[in-house]
Amino acid sequence: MNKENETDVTPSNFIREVVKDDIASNKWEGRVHTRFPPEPNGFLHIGHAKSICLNFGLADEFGGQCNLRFDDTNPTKEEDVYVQSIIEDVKWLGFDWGDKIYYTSDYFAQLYDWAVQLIKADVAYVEDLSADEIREHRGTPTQAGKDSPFRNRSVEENLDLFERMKNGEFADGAKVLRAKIDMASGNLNMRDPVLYRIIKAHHHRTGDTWCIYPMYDFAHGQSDSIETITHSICTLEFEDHRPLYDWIIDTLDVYHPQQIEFARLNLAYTLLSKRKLLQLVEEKHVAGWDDPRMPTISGLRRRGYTPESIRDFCERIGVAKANSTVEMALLEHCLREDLNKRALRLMAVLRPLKVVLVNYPEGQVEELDSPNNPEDPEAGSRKIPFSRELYIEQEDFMEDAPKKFFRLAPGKEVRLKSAYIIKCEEVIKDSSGNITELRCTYDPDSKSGGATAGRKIKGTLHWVSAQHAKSAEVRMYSHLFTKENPADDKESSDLKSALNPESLEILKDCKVEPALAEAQPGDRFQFLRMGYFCADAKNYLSTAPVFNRAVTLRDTWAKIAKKGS
RNA sequence: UGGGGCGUCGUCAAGCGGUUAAGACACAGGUUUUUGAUGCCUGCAUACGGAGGUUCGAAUCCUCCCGCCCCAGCCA
Repeated sequence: MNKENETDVTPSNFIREVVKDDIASNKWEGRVHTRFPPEPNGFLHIGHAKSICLNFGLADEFGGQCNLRFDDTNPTKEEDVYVQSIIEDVKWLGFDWGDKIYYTSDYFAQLYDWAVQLIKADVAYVEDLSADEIREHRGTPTQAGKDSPFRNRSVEENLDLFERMKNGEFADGAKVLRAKIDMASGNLNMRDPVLYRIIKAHHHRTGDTWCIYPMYDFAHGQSDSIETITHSICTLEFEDHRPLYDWIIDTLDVYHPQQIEFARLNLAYTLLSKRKLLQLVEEKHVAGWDDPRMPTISGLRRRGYTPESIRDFCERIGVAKANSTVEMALLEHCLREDLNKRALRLMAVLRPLKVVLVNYPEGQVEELDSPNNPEDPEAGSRKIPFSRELYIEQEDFMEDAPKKFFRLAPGKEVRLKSAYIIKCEEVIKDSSGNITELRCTYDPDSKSGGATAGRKIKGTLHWVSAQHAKSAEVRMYSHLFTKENPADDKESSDLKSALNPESLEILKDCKVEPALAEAQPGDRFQFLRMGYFCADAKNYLSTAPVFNRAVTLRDTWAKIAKKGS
């Protein structure tokens, strides 16, 4: 590859190539029209974000349009709370669907008419067999199925029966409408698939208007057709449904979108299945769909993820047809990279250890200047109070420190960020030998920013003035599961066994600098040397601040320490 | 013994008959640093599931084999 071509660094993917080719060949008169079609039966997760970024991204990139469409064909599982959460999440991710939201339920009348059309063409029939009997007749992957005894009802009888189904004359499950295709097909989806079933349930939008509802397979392709979608992008498991959609659309002789399948996202150490996430919520293994440990959009948002970082992640993972599992490290990297540029640095001591500066005047308070973000000069600086009694992090002191530990230890010196160099003179312990306090001296000549501050000290610690500090609760999150692929556990429904008992550690007595009591819920910060944190959107109060750890900082010392032990 | 897919570095993933087989994350080393952070530099697939074949030339084409995933909901 030569220099001129190196400017094109955006990784492409096969779907983008298809779209480009179609534009070049004028296949759709240059149009690009995609759609994101979630079922409102749960909250969106990072896997949906991949699809959202793909569909909306393609439309944006090629000047097209992407519809947000709710695939609401099953009233027993769908709820309005889910549609609201989905709308919020897609919007938060930064995408725009124009002024109209689409619903498959808006097409129920048209879908019904199309079913009638198929009956009239003698390629659909009303089935009286029970669900079990239908299954028995279906055969197996290696054995052809058997025709239903009701397969050859007359068009007139089918028309009559189907209308009576619609009118509510039959009980749930008593009859279904089936397509008449091929009971011997190698593709199970073509063995006379069910098109309509009777469900006398309240629909979140159509209420009690209908007592028959189209199956997904009889709604999805036509919905795309109605909306003149050009590229119907979906996941791999629908690949063998494509012949059925093609059959329906061609039999109906309507606009025929092009379906393209890609591999859904898998993320290590978590689950990306709405069914299983619902189970986590219902069994109370997490605090809700938006628990910061959840891989849901709302969980990630509450955890402190930015829309930008999620979009970046979706761009980086690529789009292909090979099943794969992406490492959590990539997602975390995307967040760190984003927040490194924008998050204000503040100091928070999570596990406080008191330090008394014996040679610092009692009652004296200095206002020291500290940069808000070394990556962004525009962010300016702030004043932080310094006094005789401070808190430092417990893990920043070791009584018997190894040579490579360049933090505080008896007789050793360390720099306090934006303040002075201090030296540990004495370790105070309680009767059971726990370290309760450190007596230190400070070097008045080492004041940060001063003329004589140049003395080099290997370690720099974050700290907070005891009398000025605010107390806060900090929730330390890590991955929800101990297994890289918790779904591997065959059909065993006990997600419990794979759960990480340490996915949440609550720190109640953290000491944070005063400015952190004036945050807004949802604000994100870097707690110097500790990681990126987010003021909890639900529980944060300035009188009782609560922060969530979004992601740790890279920690080279932790690696060294681990190697050494 | 059915149908549909997929196999390129630890993890993703470009590659579309002629490339020293991109890039990112991870990892390792060095360097800057009042965050052991960030930044910067360096290293990291003689090799593309395997075996044959076509070709002057194959990760890319053909054949066979192996492995993995999906499909038997009146779920989507």
